[in-house]
Amino acid sequence: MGRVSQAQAEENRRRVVDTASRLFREQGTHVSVADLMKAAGLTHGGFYKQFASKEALVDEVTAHVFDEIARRNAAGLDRHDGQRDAAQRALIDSYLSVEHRDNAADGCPVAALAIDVARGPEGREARRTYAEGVADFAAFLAPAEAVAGGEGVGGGEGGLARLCTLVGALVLSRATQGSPLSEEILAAAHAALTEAG
Amino acid sequence: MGRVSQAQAEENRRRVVDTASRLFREQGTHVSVADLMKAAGLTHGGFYKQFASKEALVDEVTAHVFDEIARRNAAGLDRHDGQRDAAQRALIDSYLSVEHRDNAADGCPVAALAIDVARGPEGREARRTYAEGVADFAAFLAPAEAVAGGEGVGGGEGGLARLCTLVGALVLSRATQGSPLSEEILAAAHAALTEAG
DNA sequence: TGTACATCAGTGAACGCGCGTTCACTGATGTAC
DNA sequence: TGTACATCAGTGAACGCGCGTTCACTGATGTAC
Repeated sequence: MGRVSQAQAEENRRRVVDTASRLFREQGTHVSVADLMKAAGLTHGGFYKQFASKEALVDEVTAHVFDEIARRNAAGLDRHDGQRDAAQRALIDSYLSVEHRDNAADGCPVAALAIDVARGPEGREARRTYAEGVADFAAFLAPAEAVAGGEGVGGGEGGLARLCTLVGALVLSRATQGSPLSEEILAAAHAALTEAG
Repeated sequence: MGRVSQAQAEENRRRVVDTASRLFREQGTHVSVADLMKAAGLTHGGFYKQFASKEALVDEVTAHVFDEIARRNAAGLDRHDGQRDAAQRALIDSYLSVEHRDNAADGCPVAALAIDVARGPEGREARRTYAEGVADFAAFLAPAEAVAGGEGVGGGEGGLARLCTLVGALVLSRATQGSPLSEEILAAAHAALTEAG
């Protein structure tokens, strides 16, 4: 194929990162370099012209995907004119939807990458990125009282507890897919999070 | 080593299943046959004298580990003289403890195996076993009102929502281990589950 | 602006390694007499 | 109860395969004049 323009090379690199960010969420970070590059429309040999190692890619993709979710949450707040309750309610509705369950590739990285991150070594950069993402997400979910009261890290207990319910429901509904339980789990978590607020 | 007595062979088989039930929860079902057999004090070649394939072992271990948790929950109920509230409270306390977070090998299979099950194919036997285990666990967690009211599958909405919070908290606290967030997550979920009941 | 050449993104074969699985072999166990 | 032999749980080398990574090669791009 010969050399490619700098602009083309940058675009190819971006496409690899985007593809990885989808595949890692869908299938886990154990997706092979060869499969990843093929999905991005390239051959596996070129990977190391762009990335130092697969581990480096995992770290970069983790950061990339958490940036994306932070932007999405901020956009959600804007769309509801900065009204926390409405933005939170919209998030909960879409988070606990069958569409989200069935589209891990586009979905929440907190749920999709939890196990891969937990099984990686503790010093890993992806771990720090992940923990920050969890704190940001919990802050976004914090109940109005807690925000007014000025609670500490991660939106205080309320935000963290809500996050646990959301993530637990998504993970369990995916693991029970094919059983009626899967939809019941989503409905139960939705009711719990919207009834008492 | 030569042939081994039938009793010894049965004990060896049991030890492989027990070892796998710990290693799979700790590291996932991708633990290699060689590592597993070594951990059980045997060599890898003998594996296929006892199991048809690694997939068959995963299915058997999944069933084994869910049997164990069901027995443990039943024993918990007995220990509290059949008093649901006390037994549930004891379970929540231990489920959301740092010890449980740090000992996945002995811990809840619903949390530990969720991703491995979700990534396996839908027809898999381990999936059905898993879904049954989730329903049983949710039934055990069902709030007293729901039990009195005679709600349906899996202890109704209350039990399922509580299960989501427990599992989400454990998974997230493991993924954020090393950050102060990890303990805050356990505390937040504990508060949410014991305050409102 | 046009030519000559060095650069380097991407290719595809190859590397060592660990995976699940197979197999010839061992020798104590279990059985038949 | 004692002997002769078939069985088969466990061993360890080997299989094909896919992994992450390396490398000689290609040829259009970017640069120097």
